[in-house]
Amino acid sequence: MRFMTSLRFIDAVAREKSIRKAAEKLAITSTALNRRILQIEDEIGQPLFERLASGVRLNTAGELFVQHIRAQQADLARVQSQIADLSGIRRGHVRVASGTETLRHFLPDVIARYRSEHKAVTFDISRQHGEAAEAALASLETDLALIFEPIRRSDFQTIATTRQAVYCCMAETHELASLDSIRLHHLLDVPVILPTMHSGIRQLLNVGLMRRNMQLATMLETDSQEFTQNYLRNEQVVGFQIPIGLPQDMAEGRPVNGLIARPIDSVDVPQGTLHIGHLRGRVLPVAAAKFMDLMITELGDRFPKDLDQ
Amino acid sequence: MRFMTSLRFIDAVAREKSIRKAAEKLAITSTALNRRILQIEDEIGQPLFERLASGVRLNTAGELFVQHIRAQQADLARVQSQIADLSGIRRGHVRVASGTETLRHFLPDVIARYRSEHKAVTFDISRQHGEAAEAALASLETDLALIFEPIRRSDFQTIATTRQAVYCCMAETHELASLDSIRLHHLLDVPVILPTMHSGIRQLLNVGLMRRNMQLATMLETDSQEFTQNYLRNEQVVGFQIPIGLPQDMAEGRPVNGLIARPIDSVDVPQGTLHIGHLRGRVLPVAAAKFMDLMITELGDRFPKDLDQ
DNA sequence: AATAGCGATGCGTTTTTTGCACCACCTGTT
DNA sequence: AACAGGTGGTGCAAAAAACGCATCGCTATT
Repeated sequence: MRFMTSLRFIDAVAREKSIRKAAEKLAITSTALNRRILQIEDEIGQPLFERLASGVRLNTAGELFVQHIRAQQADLARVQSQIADLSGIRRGHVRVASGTETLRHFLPDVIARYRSEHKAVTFDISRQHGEAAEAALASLETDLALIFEPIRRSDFQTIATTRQAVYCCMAETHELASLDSIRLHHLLDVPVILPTMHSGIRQLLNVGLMRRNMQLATMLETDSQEFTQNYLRNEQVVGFQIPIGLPQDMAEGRPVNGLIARPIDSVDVPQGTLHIGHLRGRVLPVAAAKFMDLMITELGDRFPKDLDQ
Repeated sequence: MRFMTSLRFIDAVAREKSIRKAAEKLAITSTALNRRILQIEDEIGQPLFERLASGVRLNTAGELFVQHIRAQQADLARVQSQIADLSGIRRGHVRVASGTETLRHFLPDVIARYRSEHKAVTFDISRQHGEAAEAALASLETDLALIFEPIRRSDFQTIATTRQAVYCCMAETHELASLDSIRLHHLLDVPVILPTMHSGIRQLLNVGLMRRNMQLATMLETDSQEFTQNYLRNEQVVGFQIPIGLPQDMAEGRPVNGLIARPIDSVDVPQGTLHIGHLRGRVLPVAAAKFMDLMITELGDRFPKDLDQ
């Protein structure tokens, strides 16, 4: 899109906070880029950047203008996607921000299913915890977000939710594996791997622990679900996960690859809510809107009684 | 704004439905314009116009794209206005659509008051009846609308309203001038000048007439309030107006330049509502938002007890 | 059949954009 | 205090893009 060039360039400079660095990324010389910016500033009638010794920084006017540019880019993407949809070929680009829970099984499955019908749609999956995902939506860096507890901003528009209990994961040889449902007191003195504070799972656990004034024997804290799942095979420790992050068999109580999952009694730890949504007031590109529909369908298939639309 | 050129051109062609005509208006050759359009269509990957023997016409994709262009232009105007506001100088352009009622006294007064403080703000006043004004808002051709009864579209967002009774205007020598309040039966066989069907005043009158199964002795129908007011001096006929369209003295029952106004009893003809508002969901340019504030203040001054915010 | 109006295209000219070399300036290090 | 390495800004010539003229092919009207 030729007519977007200058605007894209300004956006790039704002991100890089340096004309020369941005020029390198954009594969042009810094002088050409510099002059484009001077020209736009001239047309606006006011500078958009403060010039510092170490580079440039947006001033207030620049902040406003860059915000406009991003909104404009997002709307253009929507229109393009809608136009492409007219000709039958659905093309486009969908950007999803999500916590780690859905990255293992849910998103790969849904995307594969979507791509099997629409090869011309590409994806951008960024792993981000709730607060960052909401910020990414607001700055139009992403189209959709999947957030597991809690929603903080009022400009997040939830489209669908599903209730998810917290499960304990462990080797099937673990002493707690024989229980159907786990109470918090079972976990006393059992070594556990906890997700970091950013995680919704951790926050739900905290609620339960605070209520009972308990502490867990935390052997390790990590934001990697993958590490956790793999480590459980090596030592008799307990990790935590929600059903959407587990293979279907494990979520239903059967062992998979030597691991097994057991729900924590909701008397001890409340169930959490997984939210699917987007920025309030935004009209999504067709591809993103349809992908969201598919995610919701898939959620309904996996958790028929816990889906809310 | 250089980066808007191609988009502005497309908008112009869409309006003119002809490349050559648009080129003339834009003061370039048709070939340059033609090539810009071909280039954009090439970048979009699909034609935006249908080529007819008599010119061009937007296809579906074009409709979508032009809508995007207009939204983009409106948002750019807002950002520019906001940026200008940062530097203390309020500059900008305010576009108002309104029926004839407010064009005589209200809008001229308010604009003069506004311009006395902000000389850098320019105005565009388009006289349009309610339905057309709403359409102009929706297509982003205007920023604000003043509509006297009724509001038809759900995307019109009312910001303030004021109740207005319908008044009869006549020469002070007219036989009805001695009454304080006029009943519909007084108007039987009195020659009247009616506003056209588009007018809210006419529609309110119709409500009263239908209810009583009456007809007026319509000597003339016009959409020009100016003509009506001037004609009343020449013949013993009655015209209709709402207070906001009258000089303050006349609205308060005193004669002005040989003319006098008397309210119709609200038992016969219901009061109407004058709405000030904009397109739902739009963020207005600073200049327009502040102008709207001033209009509302002014309304409050003129009709203290009938203003609703 | 002739005509008038439309959008599209080839080509030479004009305008705009780009890249190179270099300047002035600031910052942190030697 | 001198210096090296970074920043944005500018003069000038080359490259690229946009433009205008002449002209084509097509269609609807006369």
